[in-house]
Amino acid sequence: MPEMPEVETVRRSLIPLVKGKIIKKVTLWYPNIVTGDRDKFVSELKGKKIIDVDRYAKFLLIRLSDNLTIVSHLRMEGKYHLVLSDAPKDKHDHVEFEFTDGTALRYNDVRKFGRMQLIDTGTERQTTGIGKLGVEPNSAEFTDQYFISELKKKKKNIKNTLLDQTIIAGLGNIYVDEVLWKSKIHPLSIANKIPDDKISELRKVINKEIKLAIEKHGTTVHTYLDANGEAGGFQNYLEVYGHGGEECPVCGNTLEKIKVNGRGTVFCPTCQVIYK
DNA sequence: CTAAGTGTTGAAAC
DNA sequence: AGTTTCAACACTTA
Repeated sequence: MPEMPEVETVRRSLIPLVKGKIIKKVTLWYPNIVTGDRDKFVSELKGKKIIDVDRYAKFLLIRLSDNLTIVSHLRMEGKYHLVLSDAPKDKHDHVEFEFTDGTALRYNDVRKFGRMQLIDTGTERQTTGIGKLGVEPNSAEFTDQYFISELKKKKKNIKNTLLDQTIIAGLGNIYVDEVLWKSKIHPLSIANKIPDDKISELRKVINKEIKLAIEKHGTTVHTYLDANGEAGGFQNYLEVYGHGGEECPVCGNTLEKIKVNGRGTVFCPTCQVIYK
């Protein structure tokens, strides 16, 4: 997936493609993508107009007329693309929103991990996933004070802690490896053993990284594309993710690749200090 | 053939 | 009871 910068890029690319369009028909080729009442999803959306597309963390919020919202999470490989409604179905197209103007928005997902759900606008907090989310990077709530007090409660490693969406919402595996390397913090450091000034530094690095990644339209490492089918540009700025076994850009020693809670993790054993 | 892959979740294990 | 870990989801590519 798309992490937060990629989802934001999808949101921005989606708006000009779908805003103002009216849904004529919804087709669920692979119904499991939709959670909740699937018959209602199909019947309620008919005739609704797309007002806007919002985002919270990695969730897209497609705003519709009559106070409805489609909550959509792309998980690992979900994508949207606009086609003419008579275009042949791709093997991995799973949901289609056909519009009255002859175009159709299709949700494509090779791994079928993505999920979408129809809710009443304003009830996002009661939705699985969104309900427990923490603060977003670059938001006014993401302060040193908040970050320090949250990390003090955690006895697990910092890598896993940063991936925990209930603390910071939006970071994923790529950006976590990058920000830990830039902050010179070893991924296996215990969260509550990291000094306050280091946490403060990490917070600044996270904000800067996310901001730059959004500017560069996200990272394409596997198959990620925005709604126009365009790749991101931030992969050219990645310093450690995907560079295991290569030289550390700072010290020249070999970057190591290990597994941390099941996730591939690249770090520099020389630059990154372990706090435990 | 095997392993790994941008994420989340619910259940199991502490 | 709160916290942490881990398998599962489904499929492709190296």
